[in-house]
Amino acid sequence: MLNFSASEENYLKTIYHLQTKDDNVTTNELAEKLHTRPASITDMMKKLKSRKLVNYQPYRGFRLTPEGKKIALSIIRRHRLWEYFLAEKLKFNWDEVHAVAEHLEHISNKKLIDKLDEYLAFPKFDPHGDPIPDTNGRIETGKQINLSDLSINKLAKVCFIANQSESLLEHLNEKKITIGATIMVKKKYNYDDSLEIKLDSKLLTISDQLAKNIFVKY
Amino acid sequence: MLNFSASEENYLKTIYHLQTKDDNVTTNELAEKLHTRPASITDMMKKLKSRKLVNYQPYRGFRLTPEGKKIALSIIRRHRLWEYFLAEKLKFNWDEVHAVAEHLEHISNKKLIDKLDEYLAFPKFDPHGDPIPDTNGRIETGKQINLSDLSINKLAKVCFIANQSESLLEHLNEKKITIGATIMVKKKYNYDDSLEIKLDSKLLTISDQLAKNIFVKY
DNA sequence: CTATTTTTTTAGGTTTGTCTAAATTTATTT
DNA sequence: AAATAAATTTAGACAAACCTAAAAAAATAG
Repeated sequence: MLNFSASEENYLKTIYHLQTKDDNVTTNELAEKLHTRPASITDMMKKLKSRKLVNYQPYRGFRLTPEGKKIALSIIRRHRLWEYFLAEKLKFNWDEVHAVAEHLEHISNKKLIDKLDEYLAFPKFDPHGDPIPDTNGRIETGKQINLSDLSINKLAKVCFIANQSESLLEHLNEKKITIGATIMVKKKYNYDDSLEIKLDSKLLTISDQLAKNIFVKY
Repeated sequence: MLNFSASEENYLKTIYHLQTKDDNVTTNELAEKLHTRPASITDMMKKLKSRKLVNYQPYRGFRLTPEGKKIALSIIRRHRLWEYFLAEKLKFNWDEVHAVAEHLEHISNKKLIDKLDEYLAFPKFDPHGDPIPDTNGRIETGKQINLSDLSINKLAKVCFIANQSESLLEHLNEKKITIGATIMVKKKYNYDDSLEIKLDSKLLTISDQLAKNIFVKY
């Protein structure tokens, strides 16, 4: 795989985050995200087009080609693995990891990243709950969200537990809430934000404090 | 502390490695090390001089100012800590770590490096036996060398054991060879490269195989 | 459907870090 | 000490990635 500048990588990564199924990304949109000027975006789009990483038609916006998407996913993989490392191993706070990972993500050494992945025991989600693409760029679809943000009657699966303190894990154990369990919010109580949830066909009530530590994917 | 480009950092680091007590570094010398042209060196020296990081007189070579040395040491600290991490945690071979650390060293986030240092339990030497500067840029003088390379009758101190296998550690224990022990080579036998050493006033003979795993500093 | 506003592109300039080729300074020979 | 050789610097150019200001295209409004 060829090598890309940090700048090119930031463009690719940001286009990936901005593009949706049907809409192209616009020049102004990307300029704002990258804290740069529209003219710079046009310059770079010409370059990325010539490298066949974006489909770009003047005045018509742009989106990643399959090749561009592959590269974007590898950058996102690096970013999220480093975030996980910083939080899990170096004990950074979850809100500090992003800024540091912005730099680490541009070191493109496949062996480094795959060994890091292995060392971290192949984590599936970063500290923000975003899924980590695997070596082949495969990524879990659907963002991981907090259980307290899950809409009523939507089927979801427990995929991550934040702040893994002794007491929290013990509590989850008592309630039989485990990673991979199927879960559904049946009712939200406004008074104390507690939730009535259905867990493997059993109904139970959990506090907002507990819900805030449980992340799900649908 | 200000921020420097990867390029400036490479110049500073390389000057540090090239400069000796009495001799200035020359333009051609540095150009060769950096795989660049002499004209580029002159350009950069003007810039580093204006930032008060090197003392430079046209045609007379250059050396680091105290400030330049401080920065060089912080880059070397980052480099060696990452090397240690790669070898110790990610299980890279010792001959692979340098190339990867060349990239990692340019991420200048003090908190990152200090937390990494802590995570690694404040290692004193990198996988090549080179000393790692501490947060304040203090560095052990005298390079760590292999016991089998120590000249006869030179007083040295055991500072590192390579390949810490069960059987090796056990063997060292029997011979009472520990980190910090004072050691001196009294005789080298050409036949099998075994060594007669003086260890805390006791004389003993050790095999070349064992000596190769012991590193000392003088 | 023409006029105005917004978006995007073009044209030309800047900085960083590199280069080549020519000029200059220093070192070495004889 | 003059001639030659080697090292270094200067001058001018280039690519990357950004910028501003002006021009052009597309979208929106009356």
